[in-house]
Amino acid sequence: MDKSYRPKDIEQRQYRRWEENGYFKPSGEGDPYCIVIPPPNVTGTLHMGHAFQDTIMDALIRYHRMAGRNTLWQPGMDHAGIATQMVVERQLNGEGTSRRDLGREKFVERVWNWKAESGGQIANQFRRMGASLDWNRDCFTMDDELSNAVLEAFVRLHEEGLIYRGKRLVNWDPVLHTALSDLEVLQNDEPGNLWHFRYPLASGDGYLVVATTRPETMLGDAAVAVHPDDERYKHMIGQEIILPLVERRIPVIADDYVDPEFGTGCVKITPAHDFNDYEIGKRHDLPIYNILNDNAAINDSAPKVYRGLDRFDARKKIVDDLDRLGLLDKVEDYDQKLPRGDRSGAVVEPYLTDQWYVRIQPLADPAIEAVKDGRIRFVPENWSKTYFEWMYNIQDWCISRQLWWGHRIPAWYDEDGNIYVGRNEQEARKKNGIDDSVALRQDEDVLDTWFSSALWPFSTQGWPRETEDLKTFYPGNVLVTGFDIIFFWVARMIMMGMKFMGDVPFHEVYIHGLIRDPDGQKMSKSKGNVLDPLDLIDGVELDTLLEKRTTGLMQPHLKPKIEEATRRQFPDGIDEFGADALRFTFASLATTGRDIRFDLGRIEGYKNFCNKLWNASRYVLMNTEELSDGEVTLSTADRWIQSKMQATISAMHECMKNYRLDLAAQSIYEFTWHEFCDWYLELSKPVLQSEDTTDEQKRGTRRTLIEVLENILRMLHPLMPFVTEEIWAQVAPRAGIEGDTIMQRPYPEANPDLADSDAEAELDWVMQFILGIRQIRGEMDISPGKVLPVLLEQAGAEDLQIAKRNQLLLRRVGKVESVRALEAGEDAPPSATALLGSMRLLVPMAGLIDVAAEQSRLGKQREKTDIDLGRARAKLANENFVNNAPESVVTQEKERVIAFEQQIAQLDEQLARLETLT
RNA sequence: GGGCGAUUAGCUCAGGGGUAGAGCGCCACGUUGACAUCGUGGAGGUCGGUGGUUCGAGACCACCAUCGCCCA
Repeated sequence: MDKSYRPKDIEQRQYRRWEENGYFKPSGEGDPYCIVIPPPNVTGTLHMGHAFQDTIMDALIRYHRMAGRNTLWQPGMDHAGIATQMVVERQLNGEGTSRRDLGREKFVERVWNWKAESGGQIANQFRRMGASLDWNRDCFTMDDELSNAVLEAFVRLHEEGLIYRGKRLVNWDPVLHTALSDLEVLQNDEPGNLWHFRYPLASGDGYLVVATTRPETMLGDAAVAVHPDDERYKHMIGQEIILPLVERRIPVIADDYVDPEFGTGCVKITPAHDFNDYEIGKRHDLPIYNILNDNAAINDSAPKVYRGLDRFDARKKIVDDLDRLGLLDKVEDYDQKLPRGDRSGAVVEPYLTDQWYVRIQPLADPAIEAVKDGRIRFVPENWSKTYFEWMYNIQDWCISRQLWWGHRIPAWYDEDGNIYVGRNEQEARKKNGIDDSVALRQDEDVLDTWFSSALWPFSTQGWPRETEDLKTFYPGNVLVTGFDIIFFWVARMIMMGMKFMGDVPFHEVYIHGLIRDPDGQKMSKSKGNVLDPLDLIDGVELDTLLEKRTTGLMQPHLKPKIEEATRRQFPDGIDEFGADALRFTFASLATTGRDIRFDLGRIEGYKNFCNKLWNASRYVLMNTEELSDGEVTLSTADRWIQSKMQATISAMHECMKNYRLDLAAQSIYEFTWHEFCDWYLELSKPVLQSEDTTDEQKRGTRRTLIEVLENILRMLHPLMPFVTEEIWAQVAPRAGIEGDTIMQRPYPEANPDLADSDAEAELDWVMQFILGIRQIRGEMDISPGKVLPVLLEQAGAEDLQIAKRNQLLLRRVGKVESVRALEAGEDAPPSATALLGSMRLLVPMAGLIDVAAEQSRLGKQREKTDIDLGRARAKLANENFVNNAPESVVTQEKERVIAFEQQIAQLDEQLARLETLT
């Protein structure tokens, strides 16, 4: 083995081997365990969120695979309708052409070409992370098979009346020219104005003042509303107003919706361009005046002077015109919620169009029930509240999009606009008795990408065919995802799963946190604070990082700020940490919280952990070259490390079961570094290096070394697959294990027979002894190399036996020259002291020790112990405590008092002795 | 406005009624035959505030403060 750990040499080589050997395929044996990947966008590249999520899923998958389950991690991508169409359109624009020029068929062909060439980069990036996805089953939502599932779902829902076409207000993206679902619209607070306009009453008796953030919509006003109980306006209800500029007579109506406190208490009602106004319009049977076209410019129903103006230009002109007419009452500054499309960033318009909807309530009810009765469990539990919150207020889902890239809606129209739905045109005709002489034209629109994603858990397994895979891998076990798509995706999968499979799509939903930058900011390209997981794996120079973060900025003026922050956070660029360290870091950050700040210190520490493991393995391998069969004697240390390991194994299973990867990482780290490396390896050295130990003893230690290491590797494998595989290849043969890969070996199971409290107690004594001596050494500035004689004062028979049994360890690991008990009546020499139970360890000071220093050291110890003693005594003095606390707690407290008193007595005695020396 | 969450060591975070923890950073010492990507020792916290429940509260409850997220 090389002297130090170098991830670059290991990772890609191992991954290639795994993939070539088909190790990621389900074994076909054992209970099924299945996770479907949340399909990333075909346009996407790996970001920290993916890498984090991927680490969690791969850890679960590898763990269950090793635990003997028939394990499938289903890969795939979604076609990301809008995002992908935008990418290709941008390309076309660059070539001086456009989607329209090309025509639909050619355009779609072009998208497929793009996908073949540059789509799906992310799959290779997942490989770099070590993801054990079964690539043979790779899926894409636009594949024939999955498209067929979409078709089937649409037709069946339509047949049941759960899909309908309707003319309603939708969120219209005037740049992308498509409808959006509520979820694709982001509500941002942005500064704006509140304009107050005077609307003259038709009677000529003055005017009402209405306030609006969107003056241009006044062209479509159908009424002015006031609150029915508002004394100021009560007498005007039923009167009419002459709408300025348009010269239309519109009524003053009363509606509870109006907040009398807001603005003037009068609200203009524009049913065609506001969701609330639309509802009011329906209640009052108001006409709908649509004044916009697809581009959100003023259409021909408006007065001539405004026609063709963009909505924002029209706004200016309308305000000016009203001002000129003396109808502008005042203008205030006002922060408003502006709806923007999540892809285009354009201000979205409520717009009246024909769209397809899913009638959601009948689907939502069973989906709510499934979570309520525990068939699906959210982890952490709290997220179920978010789920319920949304599900109880769910609205019909607008599923049509005016795009070309996606699943085309299987509906056909005749010349009269009648609608025929079928799996294809023939079926649509047949079902409806339309013969070939009638011309039919297919709906131009495609379905929301999330419609196909909602079918993912079963469409990937062959639905609507009744396949073996479907039987085996549906329902899946757990869905791992971020809270941001509980609505978009999780809820919809549950609804569709219940509908088409009659069962939940998964039993648990593990919701993980959001990775933020070191300052706690959300990572985003526009903020220039993204970290590329591959840069953490491979390392990156500062200059490269700066360039990556500042090229193609939407807001170039941010460049200096981004450069400053980047230089501050990564003055030397980023080191190469390797995928294992990155994964271990993610695992350790996978706590129950919501936000995770990514801290370079953590990943650095875990790279060191990899190196530690690497070097400990070198030590073990170097010392087990002459591993022979034969009788074996196990030392206390051998039994101790085995005993500790059983506890660690149990903890790992517990943590994996509870999705506490952070605690799993902590447990195995602690065991590997602080128990195995810090203690056991050190304790093994005297045995292996001494001539006084027997072959049986040496053999026992060698066996234990290799066995424990081999177990550590398997325990760690789900978190750090590469380095464990690399080391295991050398360790396994020594441990007498055959196999091509660690990833197909069983996960360690705790053996209760190896729990050994005697060994633990005795080794604890040994460790306390060595620690005590080290403490004296450290604080008295005695060089670590200097061997020290130790005297035992007030040693019991048990102490003497343990000391004798372990004298080799005390001498070699504790660097102790000799251990001897004080004779009865023998005066103790001036010494530095450490306490071990009821016994005192004395290191004679002659020429070594600064008396004052020793006094202050013991003084500090005494002080601390005294505080503890005071606290414990106070507790016991409290009758209520003694009477009410459980007996075990009281007993424990009494024992503590005795121990503290003993320690203080020991310290006092020693302090008195030191006093005589001054 | 409705809902959810956070506040513990200098930093990043565990802990969930009975002795305050880890990693990183910091200080001191150390080129010991696995590892200086290391070892040994040490310093550092009235667990955001105020009340309450309890024999006992970082932990449970109420309110407050600050910060954040989701939905109107």
